[in-house]
Amino acid sequence: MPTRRSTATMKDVALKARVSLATVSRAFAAPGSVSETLTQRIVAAARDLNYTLNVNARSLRSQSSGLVVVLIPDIGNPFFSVLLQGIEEQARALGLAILIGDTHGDRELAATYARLLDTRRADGMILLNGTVPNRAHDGARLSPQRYPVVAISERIPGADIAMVGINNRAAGFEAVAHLAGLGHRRIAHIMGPADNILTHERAQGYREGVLAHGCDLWPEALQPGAFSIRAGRAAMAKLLDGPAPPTAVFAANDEIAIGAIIEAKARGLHVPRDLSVVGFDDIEYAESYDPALTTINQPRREMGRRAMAMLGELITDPDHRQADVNLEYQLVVRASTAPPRVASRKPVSRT
Amino acid sequence: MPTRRSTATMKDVALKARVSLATVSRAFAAPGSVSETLTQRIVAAARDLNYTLNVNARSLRSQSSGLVVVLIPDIGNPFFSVLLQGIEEQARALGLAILIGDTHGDRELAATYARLLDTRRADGMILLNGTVPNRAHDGARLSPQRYPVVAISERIPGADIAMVGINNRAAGFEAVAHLAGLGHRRIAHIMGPADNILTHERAQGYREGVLAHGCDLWPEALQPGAFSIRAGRAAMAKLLDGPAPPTAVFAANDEIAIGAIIEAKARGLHVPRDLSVVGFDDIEYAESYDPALTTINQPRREMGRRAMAMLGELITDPDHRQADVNLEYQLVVRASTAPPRVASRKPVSRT
DNA sequence: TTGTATGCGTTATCAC
DNA sequence: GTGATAACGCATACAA
Repeated sequence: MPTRRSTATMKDVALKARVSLATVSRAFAAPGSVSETLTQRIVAAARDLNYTLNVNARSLRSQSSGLVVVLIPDIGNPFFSVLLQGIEEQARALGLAILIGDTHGDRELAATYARLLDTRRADGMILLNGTVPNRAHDGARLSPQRYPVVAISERIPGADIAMVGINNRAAGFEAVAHLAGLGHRRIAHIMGPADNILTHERAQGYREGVLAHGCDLWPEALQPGAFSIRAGRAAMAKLLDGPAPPTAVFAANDEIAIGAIIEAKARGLHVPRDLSVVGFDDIEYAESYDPALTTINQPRREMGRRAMAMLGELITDPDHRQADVNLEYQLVVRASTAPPRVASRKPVSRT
Repeated sequence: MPTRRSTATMKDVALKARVSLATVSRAFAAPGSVSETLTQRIVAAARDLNYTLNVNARSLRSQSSGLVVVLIPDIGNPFFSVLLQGIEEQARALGLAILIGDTHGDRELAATYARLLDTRRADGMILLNGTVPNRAHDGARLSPQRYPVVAISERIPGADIAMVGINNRAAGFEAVAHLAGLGHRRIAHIMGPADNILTHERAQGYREGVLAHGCDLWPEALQPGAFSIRAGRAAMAKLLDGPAPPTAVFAANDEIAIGAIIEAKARGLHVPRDLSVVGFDDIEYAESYDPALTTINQPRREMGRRAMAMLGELITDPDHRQADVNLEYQLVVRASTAPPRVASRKPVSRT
C-alpha cells in the first residue's frame, strides 16, 4: 500500500479537525498559543492525513527559508569536509538545512552560489575560503548588515565579518619553539599559497619563533608553496638541494609535511633522524602516517559547530555584533620530530 | 553604496518594462515565447531594478524546488566527499541545488533528512549508504514511482532503485588474482562491516579468486572488520597471531589496508617484503602512503556525476526506467605488493 | 484563545 | 505573442 505523496494541506487538516486554518498554522508554529484540546485534535488530524508542512509556502510568506549556504573551496579535502560535518551537526540542531557550494577556488563560482542568498532567500552564509564572493562587481552586498555571514579559519580583509578560527601566528610560533626546544637551529618553513591569508599568519609565527629562539634565518628558509603533497615535495627538494639544508621543517599544513617527508625518504634520509617535520591541521591521516606526524591540531568539527551557532544568532538577531572566536589549538607531538643528529652550528657528518 | 537586498518583484519589472506580469514570467521561463523587443525591455528593466527571481514562490506554484537531497553516512570520509564533489558538479550543470544530509550511519537521522523530500518538495534524492531510509514505519514512500531516487555504490536490496557503481565482486577477484600472480598462496581478507552490502560482494570476489587460483582458504582467512584503520590493525593482529599467518592480505578498503600495514610494521615486518597488502578505493592518501598502496581505483567523481545525471533524467521523466550503471574500476599496482619471500608451493628465488 | 481575510511572488489557464 | 486572473500553501493583522 504505497502511501501517496502527502498532498494534504493545512486546509484539509483544519477541516478534519473542525478548526480554522489559522489555528492549525498556530498550532504548529506556536504550540503554546492554542488550547490543549484543539491542539490534540489538530495533531491527530494531521497524522491521519499524513500531513506535511510545505516549507516553500512558508518561506514565501515569511521571507525566510531556513536555508544556509556553505561555500567550500574543495569538499574533497578532508580538512574542509570535517568542518562541514561540524556545521551540519549544528545546523540540524537549529533546524536549518544546508545548501552546499563547492567553489573550486573560483570566485566566479562563489558568486554564483552566493546568489542563492537572494534567489532562495537563504538566511545566511558560511565562508570557508577567505574571500568574499563577488566583491568586484557587486560591492557590499555581502556585508553582514545585509546578510548574516560568518567566516571560518580565515579573517577576511576589509570585510566586517565575524570569524571563528585559531591563532595561526601563535601556532606557528609554537611549532618552531618545539623544534628549537629539540635543539634545531636550522629550521625551514614551507608555506602555503601566496594569496592565502593563513599562509602569512603562519609564516609570521615562524619568523617570530626563529627570531625568539636565535635560530638561523637564511634567504631560502621560507619556501613558497601550496597546500598540497606535490608542492611539499618540490619545496623540500629545493631545500635539500641548497648549500646548507635545514635539520627541521615547519610545513604550513599536513599535506605539505607529507610531501616533504616523501621527498626526504626518496633521498635516503630518515625522518626524524635526519630531518624533523612539523605539520599543521592534524588531518585524519597524520596520525597514521609513517612516521606519525607531529602537527598542530585544529578543532575542525568544533570550529564548524561554533561558526554555525554564531550564524544562528546572527540570523535571529541581525544587529547582534559577533566577536571573533579563537579556539584552542594544540601541538601534537608524534614521531616526525626528534633532536637533530648533530647540532647545526658545527658541520653535519653524514655517512 | 550598499546595494539593497533586491526586493523588486516581477510586478515591478513588468511595470517598468510596460508589459504584463505574465510576459515577464514567460520571458524568463521560456525565452523563445516572447518577442525580441519585449524580451530586451524586460531584461533591461530587470537589470535596472536589480531583480532576482524568488525561487520560493516559483517552487510553491510549480510544486518543485530544484533541490536534491544527498544522504551521506559520513561527509568527513574522503571517499564520500569526493563522490559528493562529482554530484555537486553535475547538479550545478543541471541547475539544481544540493541539500546535504550527514546520516552518521543512523537510520533515524536518514529518515529525518528524507522527509525533506516532502517538506521542501525536493525533486529527488541520492543515497550513498546502501539503505533506504525510513523503511520500517514508512513503507514504500521512497519507491522510485513516488520519488526519483538513485543509489551510489551499493545495491539496495528489495528496492527498485537505480544504481551506479562498480562490479565489486569482479574487483575483489582481480585483487586476489594480482596477489596470486605474484606467487602468493596464503591470502587473507579483512572485511568491512557485516551489515554492509559491499562487504559481501568483495568477500565473494575474494572467495572466487582464491578458489580459481588454487590458494589456501583456511577458517580464519576471512576476518570480520569495519571500514577503519583501527579495525584493520586489529584484524591484522589476529591474522598474525594465528598459527600460519598469510603472506598477503586483501583489505576491503584503503583504511583497513593502512591499519594492516601499521600493525605489520609494528611487529617488525616489512611491507611488501614480508607481507603484501591490497586496498580498495584508491583514496587520496593511498598514493602517498609508505609504502604506496596497491589498490582498486574507483572513479568516485565520475560515479557522483553519473548518479546525478541519472537522477536528472528521472526528475524530468519519472517513468523512465534507469538501468544500473557499472563503471570501470582499475587495479593500481604500487609498492605494497610483491612476491612472497618464499613461495608457499614452490620456492621463488629472490636476490 | 479562535476565526476571517489578505497577501507573499510566482506559474498556469484561460482568453484575446 | 500577449494580457488578465486564478491558484500554490501558508502566516499574520485584525476582529471577535
